[in-house]
Amino acid sequence: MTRTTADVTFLRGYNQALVMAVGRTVPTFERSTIVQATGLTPQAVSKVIARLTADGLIRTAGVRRPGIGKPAVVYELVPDSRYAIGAHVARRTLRLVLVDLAGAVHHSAVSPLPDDFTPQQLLHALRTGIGAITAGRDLRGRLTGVGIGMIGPLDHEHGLVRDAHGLRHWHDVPLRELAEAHLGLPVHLDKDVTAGVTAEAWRHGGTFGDAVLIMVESGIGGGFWLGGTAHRGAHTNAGEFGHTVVELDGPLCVCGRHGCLEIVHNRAAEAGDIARAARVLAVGVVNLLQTLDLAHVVLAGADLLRYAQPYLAAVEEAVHTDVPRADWLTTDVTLSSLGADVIAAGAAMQVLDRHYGVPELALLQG
Amino acid sequence: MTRTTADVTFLRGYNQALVMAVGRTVPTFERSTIVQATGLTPQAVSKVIARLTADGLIRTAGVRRPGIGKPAVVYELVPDSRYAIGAHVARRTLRLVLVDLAGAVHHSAVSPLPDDFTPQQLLHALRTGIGAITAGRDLRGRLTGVGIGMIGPLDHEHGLVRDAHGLRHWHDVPLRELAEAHLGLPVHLDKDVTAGVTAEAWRHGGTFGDAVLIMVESGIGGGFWLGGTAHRGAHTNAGEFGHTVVELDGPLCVCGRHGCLEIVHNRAAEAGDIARAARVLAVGVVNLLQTLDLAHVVLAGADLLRYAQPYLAAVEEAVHTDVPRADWLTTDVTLSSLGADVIAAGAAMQVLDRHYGVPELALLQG
DNA sequence: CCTATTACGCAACGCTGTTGCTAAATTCTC
DNA sequence: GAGAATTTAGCAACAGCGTTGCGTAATAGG
Repeated sequence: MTRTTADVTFLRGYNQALVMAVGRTVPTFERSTIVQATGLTPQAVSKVIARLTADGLIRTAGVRRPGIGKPAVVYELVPDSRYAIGAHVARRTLRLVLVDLAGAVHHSAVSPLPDDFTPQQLLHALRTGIGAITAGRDLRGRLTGVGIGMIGPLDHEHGLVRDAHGLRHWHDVPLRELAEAHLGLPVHLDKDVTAGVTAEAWRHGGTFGDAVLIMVESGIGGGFWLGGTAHRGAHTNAGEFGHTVVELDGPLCVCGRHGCLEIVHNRAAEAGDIARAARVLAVGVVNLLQTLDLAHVVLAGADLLRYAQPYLAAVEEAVHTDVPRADWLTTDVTLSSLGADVIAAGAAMQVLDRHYGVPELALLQG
Repeated sequence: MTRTTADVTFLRGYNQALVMAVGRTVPTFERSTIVQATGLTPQAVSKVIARLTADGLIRTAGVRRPGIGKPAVVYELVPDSRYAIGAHVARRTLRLVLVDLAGAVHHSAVSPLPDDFTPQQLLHALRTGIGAITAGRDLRGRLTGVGIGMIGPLDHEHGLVRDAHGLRHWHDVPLRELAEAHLGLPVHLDKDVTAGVTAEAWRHGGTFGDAVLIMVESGIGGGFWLGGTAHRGAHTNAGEFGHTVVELDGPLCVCGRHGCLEIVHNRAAEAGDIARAARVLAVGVVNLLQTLDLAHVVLAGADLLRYAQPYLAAVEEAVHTDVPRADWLTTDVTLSSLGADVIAAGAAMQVLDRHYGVPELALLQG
């Protein structure tokens, strides 16, 4: 729910989000921590903390006795004050996770989906799986919604699946509406890779710089986090990183072009030459760094994590040797900290982000 | 000057910027236009318009008599209420332009720079050129500053030129400070391509979507406008689009990698095969669309504009045939509307944007 | 026991945009 | 032609935000 106009409620949400971002990244914090990190006055911090405490989002956690003066009250996030459920819809499997306000994964389960599954079959699987998660827990009033990370193309804004790649029954399916009606919970729909990079950003709080999450899993995609928010592009279609040409006049790709990163990579991988596949991927990653100048590269996806070390090594080497002026061009390369859960967990965090993250200010319409 | 905390002055700046963005894109507007475009209440629009009128930024321009009811007052931007000077520093030339609040170019002049010029020589040329522009005009109180668009790499935030490509005397030069002291005006320093794309965005007002400006001029670069703001990356180094590999094991590039877009393109161009050079560039453009899903592609740069039509045709064709699902994936391809002035004009508009554009809200420090 | 220091809240304030209402200017209707 | 209807736009009071000024509580040191 983007707002177009900026009113005082935006201020409230914005400054509260700053405090929550600090709370996610540190075990405990004091008012002075917030003052320093945000630039707010102590009095403003008092008011923000009072509101967050009233909502049960943060709580006191003792006092600090540093020496002279009145001891400072120590606060901490209340991780189990809010939850969200995340779903990763892949071609053959549905992964469901339960994530708390701090971004920790409390439950993870994978179930198979029927071959060429229909929207109805997915809705059924979602309800069954979510029922299993909520059955043993008392989440009343604390479950903020369900996030769905799915293969595209889709329309994030309208919650519409346009044409899920390789799934025949998915053409212009209003999945968000259907799922909200079927589940009785707010639903957020996004591309899998975009959800994934949100997971990394959310868990790092407010200091996470421009980043890409590279996902290799029956196809190669990239999720972007730019300028403190997910980058989806003009039609929610950003991230088709696998379909960038790295070899003019190379082998024909399913997308119709020649020499796409994905086809070149996959041929090497299918031939068992993981080292070469990793090097090809690394060339693509360096292309992204040259284009976008990113601070973080996160590697994910089942087909990559199966050979995590060779991939990590190849990308790290390329990043450190192929990008000139590496003294100030620092970019860190990591594996996804959540492993195979990253997409589903990120989808859940997108729901949390809508409530407790930095509010959006939409630009003009039209 | 990014602010970390959100206070009421942010609201004022934000909503004023929305109105100004409307004012730039239409000849005249009414209060109801603003209400519809922004979602503000009529009363809030009254207050915003009163403030902008008091500052001389907008003025009444008659009334509209549509039929029944009290006639609506028509407003317009006052283009000559504010100016900014823009400089495009290239390897051998300095281009200076005078731009008004609406983004119109009032004056444009190119002067040669000495071979391998020094910072002092550039400062001298800037002062001379700016003196010539201001001499015949009364700009007192209306000149907001000077924007400099320059080849990188540089550090936008600190106004520091790290290592201007191919210029020996430019290593860690604090150009912004030097120029502010030398010229007595606020100075904004940015990469040439980022300034360029700002020109396109500023002139289109608040409805300009994600975009890239491709610049071919002794090198190939790209300036990005993403999510309503310029994307500079983690170290102001985004845009090295020419150094993305499109031909694995291709010819060696100056950057140390093989098969970069720039070297492949330049070889074709040097061989006189403009059609092939344009097709190679188009492959790179489609790569960007696949990665970032952009709404606008703007072509610029002296070496491209010399053969504008072949380039435009090749890129348009590639965008329309190589990107699948073109029915909803609409991307427009245009030549820079300002031609050779685009970089300098964009640098000037960056200065205007800092004052009258959407204010930034920085994330947490640290 | 007094003082310095640090933490933190209360109260008043200035500034947003919002809400409720009134006034002005025009066309339409009888 | 006079009153009704419609549209525009401002005035006044209000709520909510962060800010400023100042008072109070809690600790250590002398």
